Amino acid sequence: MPELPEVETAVRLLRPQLEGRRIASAEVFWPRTIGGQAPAAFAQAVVGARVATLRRRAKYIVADLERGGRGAGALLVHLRMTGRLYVEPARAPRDKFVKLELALEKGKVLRFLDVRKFGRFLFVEDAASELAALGPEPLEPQFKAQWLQVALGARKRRIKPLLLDQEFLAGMGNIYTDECLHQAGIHPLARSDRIDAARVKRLHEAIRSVLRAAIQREGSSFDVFYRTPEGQPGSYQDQFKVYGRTGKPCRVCGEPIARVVVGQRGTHFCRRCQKR
DNA sequence: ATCCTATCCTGGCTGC
DNA sequence: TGCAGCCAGGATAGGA
Repeated sequence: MPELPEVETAVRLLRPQLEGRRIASAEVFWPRTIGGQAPAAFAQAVVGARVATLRRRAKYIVADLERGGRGAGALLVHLRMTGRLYVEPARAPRDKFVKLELALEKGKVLRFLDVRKFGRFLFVEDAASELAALGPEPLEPQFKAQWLQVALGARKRRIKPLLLDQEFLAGMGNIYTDECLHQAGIHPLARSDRIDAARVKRLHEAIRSVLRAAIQREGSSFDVFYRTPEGQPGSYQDQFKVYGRTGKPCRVCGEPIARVVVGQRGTHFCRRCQKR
């Protein structure tokens, strides 16, 4: 599902197609796609605005808007489970799962396709305050092993749900959390304040290297859903060590990969490489 | 403070 | 071949 690498890939591919473009009109086909206000009010807020910058924060795609060169709020898009965002000619046939579209200039249209309808569009006056509660970005320089050590020690939660908590650390999802814990040799049920310093350091390195490698491969596509905005599947799923490999041999030690449920999430790990 | 459950959704899969 | 029932999962709300 779209996690940090998939959202980052989407932003990179969409940026040249959206920055500088004006939103000519908005059509909402599934009203609940709009969060926080009625579709008509949303349309009024974004139509006529220009996309100044397109960026990512956690798993949000953020389009900072402007009118007449001045800031005019922001459009936040969360893809959730099955959301896909792409630009195509307005005359291209509209997929039946398209929930919303924004007409751009030059006959192009930004379409939001979302089979399971969990994705959300949000117009906000102040993006910074809306996103203020999110944890640090793992690929920014401010995310340091020392910070992680202190932050883990300050909590007493099981490590996997903690890493999934967007207010603790931004952008991690079910797949990359399993992969990172495996690479770091940490059991998903380990209590955050009882992980030794060496493993915390490995976890910090794993988070950065796994996310970077996944971005390099344009994310993961393990079912029919995730595609880049250009319609291409990512290829990081070929690198999975544990996710979706239940019963298959660990690529490190050969032990069959175990699957348990932690915090309502399917969790994959190696009982030999990741001792409690 | 932390954990657990339900909710939102539907295509795809399993089992009969 | 058909169909009922289950599953996946990001975020959030409410209760324990």
